[in-house]
Amino acid sequence: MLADDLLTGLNPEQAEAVRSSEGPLLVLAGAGSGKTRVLTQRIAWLVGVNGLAPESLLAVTFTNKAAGEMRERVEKLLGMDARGVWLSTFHSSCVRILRREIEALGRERNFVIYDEADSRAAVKQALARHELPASAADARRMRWQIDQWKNRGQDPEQARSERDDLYTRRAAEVYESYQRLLREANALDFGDLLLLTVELFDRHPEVLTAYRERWQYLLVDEYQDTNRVQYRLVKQLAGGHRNLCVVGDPDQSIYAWRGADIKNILDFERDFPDAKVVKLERNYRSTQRILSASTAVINNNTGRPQKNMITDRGDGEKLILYEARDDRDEAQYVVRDIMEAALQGRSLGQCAVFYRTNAQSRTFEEELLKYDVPYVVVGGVRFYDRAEVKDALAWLRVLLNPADNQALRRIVNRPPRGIGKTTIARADALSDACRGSLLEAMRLLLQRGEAGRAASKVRAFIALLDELAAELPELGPADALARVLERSGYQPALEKERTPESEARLENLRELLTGAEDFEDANANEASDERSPCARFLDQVSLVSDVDTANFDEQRVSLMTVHAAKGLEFELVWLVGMEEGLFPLHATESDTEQMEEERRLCYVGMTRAMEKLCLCYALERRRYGSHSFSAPSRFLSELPREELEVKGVRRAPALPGSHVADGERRYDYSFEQHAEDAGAEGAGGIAAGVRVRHRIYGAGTVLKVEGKGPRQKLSVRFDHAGVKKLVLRYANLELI
DNA sequence: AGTGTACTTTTTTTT
DNA sequence: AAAGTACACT
Repeated sequence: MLADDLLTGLNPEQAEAVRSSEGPLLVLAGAGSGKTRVLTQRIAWLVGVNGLAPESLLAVTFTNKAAGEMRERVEKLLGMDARGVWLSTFHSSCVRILRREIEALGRERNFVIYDEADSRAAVKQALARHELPASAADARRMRWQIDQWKNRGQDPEQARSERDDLYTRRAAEVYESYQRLLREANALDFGDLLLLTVELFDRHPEVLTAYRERWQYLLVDEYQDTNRVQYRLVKQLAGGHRNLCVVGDPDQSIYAWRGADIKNILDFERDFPDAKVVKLERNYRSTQRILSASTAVINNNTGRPQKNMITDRGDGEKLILYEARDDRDEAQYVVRDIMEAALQGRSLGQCAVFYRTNAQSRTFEEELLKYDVPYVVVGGVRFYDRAEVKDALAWLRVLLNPADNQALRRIVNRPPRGIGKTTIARADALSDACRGSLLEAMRLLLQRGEAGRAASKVRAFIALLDELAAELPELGPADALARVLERSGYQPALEKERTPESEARLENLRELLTGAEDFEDANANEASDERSPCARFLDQVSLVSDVDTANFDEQRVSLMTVHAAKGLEFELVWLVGMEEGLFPLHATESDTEQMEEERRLCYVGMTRAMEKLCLCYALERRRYGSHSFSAPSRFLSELPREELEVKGVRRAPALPGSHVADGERRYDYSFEQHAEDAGAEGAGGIAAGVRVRHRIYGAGTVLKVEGKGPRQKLSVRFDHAGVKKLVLRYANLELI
């Protein structure tokens, strides 16, 4: 392989990043700066020019899709050599390490991976054990809290010592019980995968040394989105040789809510004082106008390293700003715009609509359906999260790991086979008492003759499980799934239903089988692993995201959240729902850090566009089933006016009195006229979505306005006091 | 044990 | 507005 070949077509900075193989290297890669290209050429350089064994490289990316793309491109450059490169996500790397080494931590190798739903169910159980309220919302909140702790690398003990108040104490107790439940079920959640790998390396330096020796060169993509635990993992692995290359862009850090710590990238030079820093500031994606506009927005954030992005793609068209009457009007405008573009010869695959929340996709779907415009929704309910798919997989999980209590709960009575909550409750109590798994408890129940009327049903169910478990080792995932669906009566029951829903479910199950077959084909030659094909299939499906599986068809419009859009690019982009309270989301209003993250998110959305960017907002929108009014997003007022063409229902721009204080350079999309309309809904300008302050409960958001006149009532969600119903007349609310 | 109905919650983003 | 949950009823 010739060194020159790998460097042709690269700009000097890119070439520098490819060539600098030894020691710590930070690549600050602005949006559209050819980051993936640099990463892949760098891998090719290390192997092809420096002559390293492909096995000595570890490259970690954020999504499986990114990993797959990179592998494809490396294969083009290196051919078969690329196979040896370990290229995957943090989570799947950790799974692979733990599958080999977890026994050193005194745990079993056939652990299952709990997804969010399993984990929430376990939290619910833990809450119940502490006699705390265990509603769905409580479980959700608690799971989130535990997840935060895990992302920061804190165990229950450390969590407790963090703050001394009642809430923290009890939450830490729940955390502890939750961990015990997981352990009893031989399960790890997403956070554990990372946490236990770090713990493994901490407690067993000889294991760490082995991996350090194996991976002489490390590459980490999207470094701005790593959390504390991932950071520790990277430091552990790079510890000896320090051949660590991280790539990222602080302006695109959008996962702080999930524990990502932007400091990891900002402090890289402090962590590695001898680090070489390469800035990629040439943009190969967007027009000058799109670049200027997005830069103007992101410049409102503080404490970011200066960056001067330039492009040579020409000025391009002005950005469009569309003011819609309501969400329907917004969708209508966008879909017409898309159809017009298609008529002018644009491919629908190059059109994308981005929104802040998944719920917004619906209006667009309806509109697209109306005109028969093909589309694909990326995200939302993931394929592997569909109930029937999870049910089918739960069978495999129980068969492979009989301790998997959450999976057992899922299948025990689906389809209904006469084992109801009384029986489950009995088994539960027994399993608590003798520290065994739920399945063991059920067997015990039978032995002791305590299964009551359900005894024969339980016996039949257990016999079925034993029978399937005996067959399983010989089967691949597709055959195993087919067998399980048939024998369990799951599929026959669905087939009998003959409703549109049941047909859709059957269709999803067929798709699952196809996926399983594809997996078998792709892994046919991988006999290296002594774990069964079914087990490996389960690992894979528990770690895929929707972006990984989405097929971006040439002939379909893509709809997705701005988060899902990261790493993608489209010729034409519509960024919709640009309203205060929605984008930025109102939970973020009071917190500068969160607000800056929203702004980065906006920046990410804008910089996906190559040629045309249209931003939309609606004056009125249906949310939670009721109407709400909101002001245009503050991010819109940060756009340079000269790059914009304004369209929409109320064409006259610039009324005075915006929420933005310095009006000089900024563009004012005032809202006065509509504040009056809102006043008609509720006296004094009170309407759903409005922020108010109460003398006792503090600040909150109006959810619902009921009735008229003096008896008018409000539901208000207070930031710290929960939801309250108030009579407007007596509540003495202050608008904020 | 299983089904139907009323009530509650949801919309922040996800490996 | 829709979906999931809890509870009462059969």
